Amino acid sequence: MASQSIKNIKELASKLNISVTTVSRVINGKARQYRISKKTEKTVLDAADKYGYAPNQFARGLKLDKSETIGVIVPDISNPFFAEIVMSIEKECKKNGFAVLIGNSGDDTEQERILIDHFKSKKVDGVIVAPVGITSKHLEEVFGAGMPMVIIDRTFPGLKIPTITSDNYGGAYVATKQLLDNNHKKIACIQGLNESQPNTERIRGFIDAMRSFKIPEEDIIITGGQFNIESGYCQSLRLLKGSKPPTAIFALNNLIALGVLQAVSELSLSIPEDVSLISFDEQTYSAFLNTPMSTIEQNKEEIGKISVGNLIAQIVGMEIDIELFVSVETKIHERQSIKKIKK
Amino acid sequence: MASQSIKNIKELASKLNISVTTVSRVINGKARQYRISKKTEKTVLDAADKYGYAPNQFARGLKLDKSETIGVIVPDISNPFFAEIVMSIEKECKKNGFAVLIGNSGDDTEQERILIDHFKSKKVDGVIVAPVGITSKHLEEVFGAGMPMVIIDRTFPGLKIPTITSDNYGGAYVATKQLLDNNHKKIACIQGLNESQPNTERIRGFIDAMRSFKIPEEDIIITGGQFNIESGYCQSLRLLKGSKPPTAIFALNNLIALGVLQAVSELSLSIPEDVSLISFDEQTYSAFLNTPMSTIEQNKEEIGKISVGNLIAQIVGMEIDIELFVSVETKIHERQSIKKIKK
DNA sequence: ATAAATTGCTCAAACGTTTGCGCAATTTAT
DNA sequence: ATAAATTGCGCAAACGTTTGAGCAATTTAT
Repeated sequence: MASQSIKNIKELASKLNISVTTVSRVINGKARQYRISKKTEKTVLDAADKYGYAPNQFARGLKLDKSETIGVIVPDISNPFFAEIVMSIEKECKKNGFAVLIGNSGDDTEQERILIDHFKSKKVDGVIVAPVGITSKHLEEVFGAGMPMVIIDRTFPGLKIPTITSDNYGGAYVATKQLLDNNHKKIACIQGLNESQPNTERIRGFIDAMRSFKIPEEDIIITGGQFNIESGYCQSLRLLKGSKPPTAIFALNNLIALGVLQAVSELSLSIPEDVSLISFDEQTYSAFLNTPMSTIEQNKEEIGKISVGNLIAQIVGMEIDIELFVSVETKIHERQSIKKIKK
Repeated sequence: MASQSIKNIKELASKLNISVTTVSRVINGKARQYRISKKTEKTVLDAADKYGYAPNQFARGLKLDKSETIGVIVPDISNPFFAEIVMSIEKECKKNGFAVLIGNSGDDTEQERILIDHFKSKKVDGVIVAPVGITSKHLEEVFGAGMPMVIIDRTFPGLKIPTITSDNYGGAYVATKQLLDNNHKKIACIQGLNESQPNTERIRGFIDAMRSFKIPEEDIIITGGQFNIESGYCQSLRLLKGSKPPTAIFALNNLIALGVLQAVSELSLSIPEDVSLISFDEQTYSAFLNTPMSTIEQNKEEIGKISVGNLIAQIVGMEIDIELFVSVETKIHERQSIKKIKK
């Protein structure tokens, strides 16, 4: 409850009969460094508190050329996957005194570019981006020009910007193995966007697991092409109504899994009696479905945490220990959506 | 692809042999107002584009005392309900050239206060807050001191800050009526945080609907006390295992509904045969549950849109047409989770 | 007693904009 | 031909900080 708010350092200084310089130094915790007496220091600190003085960040930023703010760009914050990552990023930033500006790219590379420009003019100290589209040129340009940057969720071939993704290969391998261990031999994988790196990696994990179990190539079924409900629904319908339906489905993300559920329900089939299911992406509701669903969880908190750590390291210029690529472990949740087939 | 980036207006001006003043005026679209010739204007605009010049927002903010940035505070961005509102806010802000800073209060009034202070020092032009806790004093102080502000999701008695909430009363009334119309006579309402205004309003809608159908007071069951899964789960268990279980449950938010689902499944009951269910909060998965769930949807996009509109009106000082309280209609989704009871 | 070192503080420039005021040059009115 | 109005632009102050350089007063060393 500031008795009477003061608007700038000059007012505060003159009220105390102390120079602006000294006040500034105390406020910035440089009293020791500049040999300000304990007494003066206390006077300033008390007054600053009493009058609720806080430095004008415009002036400060102008002088220091930094904002203590980072920008985050995701395709869609309303997707719980990204929302949780953003949550974690914000939490971590708060700890380090950084604010976070947010932007939705809406799966549009042009928006991504515009947002970065906007962030640049806002003088963010760095950006974290979950990129969309097929090219990373615009990102490399900005990074190359000196903007601290971290990429999350997916990467691009040959990218030289620090990147944090889930271990998509490993997660998919484990999921597939889970099905195989239950003696499923004919498994359909419903994939998402073909060219995207997470998809590619997950497919690779799926195929490798299948082959390691000596499943004949014709029983390694891969279908679909979009990370959304419709695609999951249509593909499931097609698969399950076919002459030789798979005994299990591996959905490559949460939305696809919802589509599978819809199709299964519509065909009056049940899980896991008629068809088994495992899905990438754990969600709050996964455990509460009529048949609790087995999933591969991505460690969103960890992804956020590591990316902020890495970004801040770049910002403060610790060249040391910035890893170019880090892969975050996934975790399997075994529930009741997988039927154990007798040998 | 700026051939060679230029770092400030002075460099650009001297490169063109034009004064800084003129360049500034052109960049800010004040060429007409200050009688800059079309020719000079074009020269400047072309060069700005060519060299990728964008004004330093610190200097600009310092001079103009505004940031074209707003702050948003929600209890938890990882909650899809808030995530979607934030999504809408960001979209609307982008249209108006505003950036958005985000903060999580994590259901802690103190965090709320800290975030607002932080935002203030970052010189945001206004804030939108989904408040937590029981008091709004700190918000009223800041608003009273001149900070443009909009409250969303819930309000406080006698609050004089513009507020946007869903029509919680109406939504609850409609939900309850839906059950009553299907001849349910014994309905349990599992509520969330007792003191919070959305909860109070929903309860009021529930009770009013029940009374208008002449349901005896002893069959108007209200239980629970937290907006989370556990509470929904425990209350459902208690209700359904009781001697005279209700024929229907009204869950006051999505998490409570998940708890109900869990309890129902655990007791090997089914929806709607054994118990009917309707829930506040539509979610992507609502339609994909084994029994697609009837819900009351809150119009998150509209809430975001209106709040930004209102906030910007405050920022630019249009005293006119800022409504102090707006209530956004909800929408019922009728699905298969309600059994029609024969008369 | 004097020189050197230390302590405690201040001066003033700089960061990159925006804008009120003013001044030539040109055009229009008389 | 002269006065008045208009056009096109620039000067310089101001916004609120931070910080290198410097200076007087005090303390310590000789």
